[in-house]
Order: sequence, then structure tokens, then C-alpha cells
Amino acid sequence: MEARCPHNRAAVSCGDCRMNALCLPIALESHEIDRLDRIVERGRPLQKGEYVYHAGDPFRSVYAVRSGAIKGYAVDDDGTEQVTGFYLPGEIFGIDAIGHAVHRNSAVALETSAICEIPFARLEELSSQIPSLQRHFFALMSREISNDQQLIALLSKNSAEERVATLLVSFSARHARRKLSATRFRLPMSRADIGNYLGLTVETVSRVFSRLQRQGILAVDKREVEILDSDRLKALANA
Amino acid sequence: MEARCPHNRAAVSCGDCRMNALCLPIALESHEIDRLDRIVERGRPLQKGEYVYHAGDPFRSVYAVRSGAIKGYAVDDDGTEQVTGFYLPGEIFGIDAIGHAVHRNSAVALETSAICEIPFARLEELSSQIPSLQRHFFALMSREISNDQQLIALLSKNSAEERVATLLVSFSARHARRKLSATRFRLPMSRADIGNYLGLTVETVSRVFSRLQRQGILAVDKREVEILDSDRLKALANA
DNA sequence: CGTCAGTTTGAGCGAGCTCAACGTGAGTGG
DNA sequence: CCACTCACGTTGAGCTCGCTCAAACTGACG
Repeated sequence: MEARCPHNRAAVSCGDCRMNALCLPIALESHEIDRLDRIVERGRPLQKGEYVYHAGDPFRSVYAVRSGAIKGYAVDDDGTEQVTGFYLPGEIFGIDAIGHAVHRNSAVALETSAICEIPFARLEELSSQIPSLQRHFFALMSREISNDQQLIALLSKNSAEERVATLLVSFSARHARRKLSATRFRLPMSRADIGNYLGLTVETVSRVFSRLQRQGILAVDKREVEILDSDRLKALANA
Repeated sequence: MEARCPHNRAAVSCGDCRMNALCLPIALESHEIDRLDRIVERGRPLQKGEYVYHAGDPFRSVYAVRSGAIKGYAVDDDGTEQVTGFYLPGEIFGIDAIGHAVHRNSAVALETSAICEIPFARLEELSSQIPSLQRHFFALMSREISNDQQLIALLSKNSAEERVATLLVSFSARHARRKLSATRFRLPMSRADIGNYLGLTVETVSRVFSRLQRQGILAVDKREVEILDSDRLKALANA
């Protein structure tokens, strides 16, 4: 049964990992996967509240989520936090520090999580030898830029309701990619984290959830969410 | 005198370009600069309103600004525009499309501008041969991510006044890097562009300028800006 | 000299913030 | 087993900053 628990499969290889379709380039040959596999470090699982890295830590690696959920956030000069992203299984994080000496953001586990650490120096080497891998990491970075720019547009143009709807649609899609239910899932983060990420107060986030529930679009119980009318939710999102 | 006009120096080489300290890796050897120089394409100058690329165009190159100013913006599904950045001489743009087949954003000249086009396929090749060049481009991409994340924090936490102040401080610093006055400069974009970029309406931007002027922090005449009290401006920005 | 894009200013309104109170459930110690 | 705490979430009431709508001004360009 040990092998069944996603957090404890420290010995699992990239070739066997259920997430590999998400975090690896599809075009990779199996012997190339083995080479990548050999540089990936898989530590013990992180408990809720444990950090992958803190802002100011030297940048050495990028990371992939195997299970659980990670929150990334920056702290600016006056000490206010800005949540920069939520990372789910199969997703890569820490790439915003590539090319900096130190991390600008912190990354903390929102629940018990298993993480793959990929030392960047090794990855750079390997990338120069495997073109499709290099492409893949360029693509990852530019996808991060695109995501950030979509978030910028969301923050600068959309109402509280649209922002929350967009977040829910995003989580729904990301669950679906992992062959999980697109309509029923548990949010790994608090209302405060959602509000921080979306530029809203806790109260506003809470009120929006209540309103969407009253309109029959959602059924919400704390962090448990069921999407009842995904068409109307998508209509609110992005628009 | 022809050689004095920055827009018309189509024949200038990277080694001679006044901007090279900004857009090239400092560590590059002169024969490496020559190799890079040979792949850079320098077209005729763009007039105000002419496009470098449109959203949907196939991605082939990244670009450097030699003179003038470029505005980048995305158009989302419902047709609303989101300005994603302003690019000044010495700055690189178009890197958000690396790893995508097509550009997600459009880039348009805000005034007469000279642009260097760097075909990405060639750059990739050269990067794999010149490690410091590869590092440089990774650094550029992650700097773009950092910038976007700072903008996200700005939009999600700061008031209209703080947003405008931050923009002005940024322009001031970027002018200073080019050895131009940090206190007196001309904004290349309209109030509407500023508002779009900062998630504010034209009217609000205009009112903030007026208020900062009344407080003796700025002297503004249309797009001409003089920073009178840069300490107070910096205190408003970010903080 | 008329037109038109860009900018400024005013008046009123409303979405989301602030402040405050209360509810709920998980963990802890008696 | 219950009492207590503490983090988290919800709800209400009032206020405020920035938005909307409207009007007038400026300068560039035909």
C-alpha cells in the first residue's frame, strides 16, 4: 500500500510518475527521460507550512509538484505579501528565479506535498544536449510570462466576481488535466490567500462565494467546491 | 550628420551601438559580439503607429529597441486591450513569445523608432555555443517575469497615486541608465496607455498628475515631465 | 479655420474596502 | 469528556476611492 500513497513514493522515477505527461516534454525519448531522471532529487514530503525555499535563498534548482499544493509569494519592501501563484501536481515552479542569484519569492506547502527538485546547473547542461528539453524550458518560462500577463489583465480590468470565477475555472481545468473531477474539488488555500492573489479582501472573496452559491452556480462548503453551472461560471470568467 | 541621427543608423553594429551595455551581456568578448552582430537584422525605422508584430503573427524573432519607444499589448477574447509594457532604447521585447508558435501580444511604435531584430533560431544556436549569452537570455526572461510580478503586486495592492508614482520612478531610472536626465523627460505614451497599463481610467491618471503637480512633486505639461521632489515621489512609489 | 485626438476638470455614483460582530470547527489542556 | 482557544470564514453597515458621464480646453494637422 505504501506505493499507493503519492506522498511517499520517493523512489518513483520520472518514467513511472503519473504526472510526467504534464511536466516533461512529450517528445522526450525514454533514454533521455532516464538521463533527466538521474538528476532529479526527491526529498521527503513537506508538511503543511514547510518551505521549499525562502526569498533570499540562493537559487540552485527549479521544482516540480508531485502531490499536494504549493503557494508562491513575494514580500515587498514594506512587508506586504503578494501571492504570485498556486502550483498543483504536474506543475513547475521556481523558474522565476532562473538568471537571478537568489530567489525573489518564497514557496510554501499549503498541504502535505511531494516535490521534485531539479538542479538547474545540471538541467542547463542537459538542455544544451537535448534540444527538445531546452525548448521545453523556454516554453515553460514564456508560459509563466503569459500567465502573469493574463493575471495582470484580470487585476486591471475585471470585477471581484470575474476574478474569482476565473480562478475557479483555472482550478477546474487544471484538475481535469490530471483526470480528476472538473466540477468537484477542494481548494488548497485560504480565503485570505485567494484574496491576496486576486487583489481583493477576504470579505469580498467570501461574499462572492456566497453570491455565486445563491445564484446556483456553485455549492461551496468552506474549501470544498462544486461547480453546478459551469457554463455560467465560464461566462463570468474572463468574459 | 546622418550618422548623428539615431533612427537612421541602420548600418551601426552592436559593437558600436550606444545601447550595447544595456542589451548585451557584459561578459561578451569582442569576437563573440561580432558573431551576434552578424545575425542581427536592422530594418528601416518604424514610424509612429507602425507595428513590429501583431498578435497571431508567427514567432520568429526577439527585438531590441535602438531608439524611440515601443508599446506591447494583448487583446483578450472580448476585445479589450491590456498594455503589457513600454520598451525604451536598450531594452529587449518579444521574449514572452519564446516557446510559443505565434505572438500573443502586439508591439507598436509610440514614436519613430529603430529596432534590431534578432532571429530566435539563430540566437538559440549561438546561445548553445556561447554560455554567457544563454545565461543572459535566461536572465532576460526571468527579469520579465519579475517585472510582471511587481506589476501584479502594484495593481493588486496600491492606490492610483502609488501606481502612477511607481511608473514615473521606473521611467526616471531607465532614463538615468541611458545617461539621460532622471528628472526631466518626455513620456512617449498617452494618458490612455498609462491608464490601461496601470489599471486606471484616463481621468484618474490625469487627476493624479494634477494632484502631484499641486503638491509640488512634479511639473507636468502634457507628456513633458519634470520631477521636482524625487524623494517624495519615491516615497509614494512602491512603499 | 475646422476637425479631431488627447487632456483636464467637475459632479455624482457604486463596487469593494474598513471596521465590527458573530459563527464554526479543529486542536489542546484540564 | 467538556471547556477553551485560535484560525478561519461569514455577514452587516457605512465610507471612500476611483469609475462613469459630461463638458470644456488645447494643439496638431489638413
